[in-house]
Amino acid sequence: MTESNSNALRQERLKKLASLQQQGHSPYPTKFERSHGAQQLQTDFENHTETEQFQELAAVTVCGRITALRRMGGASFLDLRDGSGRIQLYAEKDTLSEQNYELLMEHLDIGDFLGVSGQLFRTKRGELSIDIKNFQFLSKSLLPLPEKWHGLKDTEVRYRQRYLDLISNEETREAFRTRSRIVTAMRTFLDGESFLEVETPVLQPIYGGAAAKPFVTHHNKLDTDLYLRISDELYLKRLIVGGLERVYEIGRDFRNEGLSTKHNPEFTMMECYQAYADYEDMMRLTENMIAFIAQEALGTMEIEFQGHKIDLTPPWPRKTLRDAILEETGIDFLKHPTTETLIQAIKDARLKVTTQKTWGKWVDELLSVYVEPKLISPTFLTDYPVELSPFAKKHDGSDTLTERFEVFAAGFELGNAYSELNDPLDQRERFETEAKIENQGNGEINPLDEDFLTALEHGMPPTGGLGIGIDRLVILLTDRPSIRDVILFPTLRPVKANIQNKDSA
RNA sequence: GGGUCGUUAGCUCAGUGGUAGAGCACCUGGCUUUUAACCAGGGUGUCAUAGGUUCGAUCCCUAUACGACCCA
Repeated sequence: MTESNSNALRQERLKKLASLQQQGHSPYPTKFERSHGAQQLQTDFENHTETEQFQELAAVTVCGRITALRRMGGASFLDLRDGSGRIQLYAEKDTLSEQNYELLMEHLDIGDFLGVSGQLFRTKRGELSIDIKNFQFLSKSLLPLPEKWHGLKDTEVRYRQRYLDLISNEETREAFRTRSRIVTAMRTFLDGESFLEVETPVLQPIYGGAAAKPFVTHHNKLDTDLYLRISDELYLKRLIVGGLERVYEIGRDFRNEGLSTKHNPEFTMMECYQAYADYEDMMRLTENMIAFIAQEALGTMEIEFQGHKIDLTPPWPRKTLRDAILEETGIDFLKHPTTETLIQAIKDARLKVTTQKTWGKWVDELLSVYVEPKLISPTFLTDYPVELSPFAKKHDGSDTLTERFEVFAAGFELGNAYSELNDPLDQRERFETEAKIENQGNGEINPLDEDFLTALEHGMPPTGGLGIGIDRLVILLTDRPSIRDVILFPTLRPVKANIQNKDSA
């Protein structure tokens, strides 16, 4: 059996580890107290440029991962990175003593965690540095880091071993910091609008609230199958029934479908529901919220997405779905109320489409192929067909259209909202209609949820509801091409064989 | 599910039907203000996996695995 190179590199480090221990140094101590973060030092001493300015300062103590090492005989420079930033360390025989200098240099590898204390100074080239007086190994690394200049590019390794991506690529670190700021800003906004944050079940006896296939799991003691939720909708509405007038939830939904640059089987959704509001109110809420988030998380409402300049300043344009499809395809779906005439119109217009099974799916196809990709600037499309909107209230006097909108930006759907259907009898009919369509071989429907209907029968006030896909919002605001770039550990096919086998003799 | 592309050293990548290359990393030596440090020396590899064609395959063919992108 050939000893692999990675194993050879590892053996080299294991030797250093053993040698450290032999000399009475623990390579994995429990705790370390620091006086400063790296970025704090850079900021606090920005204006200290003269050597004398540092002389009265006490020693500073920092800790972090060593990311670069420049050895020059009796003195060496080290880059130390912590969670906040980078600081240069200077190790010198004269300060450390020859013995300690050798101890450090003989055992240190790039990737190790180190705690140091020493005197701040500026080098000839003007870089703030710490002249090390004392040091302690905080964690010895056994495997080498990716290359320092090109970083880690292999997409598969970046996703499977995200920690390496985070260590290597600043853009990755920044994208996830921005994601966190986005979610925080969203909470700040909703809290400011008096919404109550709640948590509802992920494990549900009946799934619903969206058109999607669920994941199924099993509870042993109850001996019953449960579904991972595909949306939060039906539980949040129960809370509206219960008198919580404004609620929201930010949580994971699960849809048992394909993966793409815009789809991950588990994804994060924000849903909010507001009593006595309608979909017009939710439109205003949406544009104000996302503009606020952009301002908080990015400091601007003017963003760039894959080369397109996008202005998020409200108000955003509104357009009916009918007009949008009419403009792009010349087809007025309201004039073709049956599947047959709609298909004929699509044929006459010689549109490139994929065959669909129902009238609503055909409308949806026209939307996704001809309209959606063109909606780069944020746009509300309103008034969707009933068939596509089983939980939305019908327009007054219309049997065809609902008070619903979807909001689009960057060529994809960001969110979805309705004036919520609160007529329990109508809701029951919608479930039953869906079941009939399912019998025609549709595929994804909301199974009838008797418990939810009971809640509606107790009375739900007029309510506006909104769902925003957080991952997609982050895609938009961080200018990333793929949802995998904004989910720390995106779903990948599991590896069957071991990637590495490190336990060979 | 279909198509295209990719998989070579720890990382980033070249390359060829005749026993494998660079830079970084690593190892040895030198160097007390460097910062992609530098100088001298060292290549550390199941060329994704399994078959096939061939005197000979990392390269050509087939299948498989994983990934990326496009289509469904």
